[in-house]
Amino acid sequence: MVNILEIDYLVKYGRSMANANSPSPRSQRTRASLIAAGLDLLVDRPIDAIPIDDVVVRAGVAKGSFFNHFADKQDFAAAVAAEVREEVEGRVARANAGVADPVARIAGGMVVAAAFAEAEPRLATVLLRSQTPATSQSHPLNRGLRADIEAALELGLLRPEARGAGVLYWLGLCHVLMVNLVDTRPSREEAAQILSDMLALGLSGLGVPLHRAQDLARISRSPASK
Amino acid sequence: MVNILEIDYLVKYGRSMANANSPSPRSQRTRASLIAAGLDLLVDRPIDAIPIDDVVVRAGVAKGSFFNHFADKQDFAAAVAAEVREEVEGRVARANAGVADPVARIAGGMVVAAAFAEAEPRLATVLLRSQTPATSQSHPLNRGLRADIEAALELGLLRPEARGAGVLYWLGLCHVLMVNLVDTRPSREEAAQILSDMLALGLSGLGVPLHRAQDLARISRSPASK
DNA sequence: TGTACATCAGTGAACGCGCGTTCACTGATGTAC
DNA sequence: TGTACATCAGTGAACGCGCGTTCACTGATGTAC
Repeated sequence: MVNILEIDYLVKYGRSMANANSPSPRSQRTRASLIAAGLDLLVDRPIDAIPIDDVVVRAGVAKGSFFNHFADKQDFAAAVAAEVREEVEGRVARANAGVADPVARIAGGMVVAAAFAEAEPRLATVLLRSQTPATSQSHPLNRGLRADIEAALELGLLRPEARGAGVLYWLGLCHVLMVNLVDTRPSREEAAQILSDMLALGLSGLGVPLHRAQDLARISRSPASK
Repeated sequence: MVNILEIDYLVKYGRSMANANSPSPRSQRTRASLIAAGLDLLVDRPIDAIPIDDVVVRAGVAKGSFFNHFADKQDFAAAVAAEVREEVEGRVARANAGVADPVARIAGGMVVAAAFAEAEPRLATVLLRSQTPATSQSHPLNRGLRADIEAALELGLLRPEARGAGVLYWLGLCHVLMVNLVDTRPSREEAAQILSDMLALGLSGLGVPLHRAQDLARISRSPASK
């Protein structure tokens, strides 16, 4: 990857081209402040109802800085949403890191989604508000879901209809579950009950045998036992 | 309902009080034009991105008339969304008019939602864009759903977990199905296949026996047979 | 280590216009006698 | 049926300010020698 030109550049300027292109710490700090302010403000209002003045005041930077980092307000909103999406993706990946069974991985995605909605309702609100359609490829739960469903189908663990509609079905359930948890803010026990019921219904619909679905639903209620 | 005062009023002015309060035909026409313009424009942009000028030009009325009918832009957007919601509610009610079996009624709601998304993708887009949360009581499919699910539970037709999460589960599936149909605009055959698969997965999840779920899914593909 | 220079990001005042909202007036519709 | 009056909705010009965007300048950081 390091070619003659870059070596030359390294010698001359003491920085790799990658570093030369990467933002300075100061720049990173300003950007982070703006994103953090956006996360706060987007909880209560859609982006169009938020003046840039509010963002920069809360971020503690000058108005002009905003346009050093984002082309316009929409660009900014997209960056904030991407931030949350990446956070959720990371949590899903971590939760499923050592899990091989595709059905357990599918269930794990919903468990993480529910836990995120419960632990970070403000961030979850921003994610759900971001107009990224639930059905889209860029949905944070979608990344591995398609592969997991196909793997489970190969193993004969799901009913055949899941081949056509399984991904949509599961994303829809995770999405509506998050919306419900964020909107109603139930107690820890109530939330666990809703998740458990939703897992039982959802997995049964995919064709997972009742006892297995109920097992996974039960396990979801005591994450420590995982 | 007609009291002395109103009779007096009728004699005197030749109009019932209800009529006196109801808007004139001219007023209704103007309002309808504005709503129709809103339906057109809200397909492509959220309300905040639509200038009132655009609305009144398309409606062919003066700008001032807008504020004769709506308090502000948000009020207008709500009225437009309500319009679509009522349309969908009407279709669901009509489709389920003669159907007594609660499971068939539940399935019917999804069939209507899918048909609406397919036949009126523009209106469906407005409905799905309206920030009314899918989980809310005011969801057009929600009206009778809760009652149907409870009835089915009483008859022992659904698994017990549906008592806690059944409404949420079904609304989520209908919602994501509509989003998918509107976004991807599949062919008539593909749409029928997705609906059929989703019905099979969804009903199985509720605890409907496989053969019954597949029956209802099959029937959904030839509405004429209803 | 020190000095001069180059680059990059931050700053906030200023601009200007898009757009929501108001209002005095007009014309249409309805009512009284 | 005709005339005078009252009410109601429509009209569009005018207002004004909120807010996105620009830009000349400053200070900080990095590089060369």
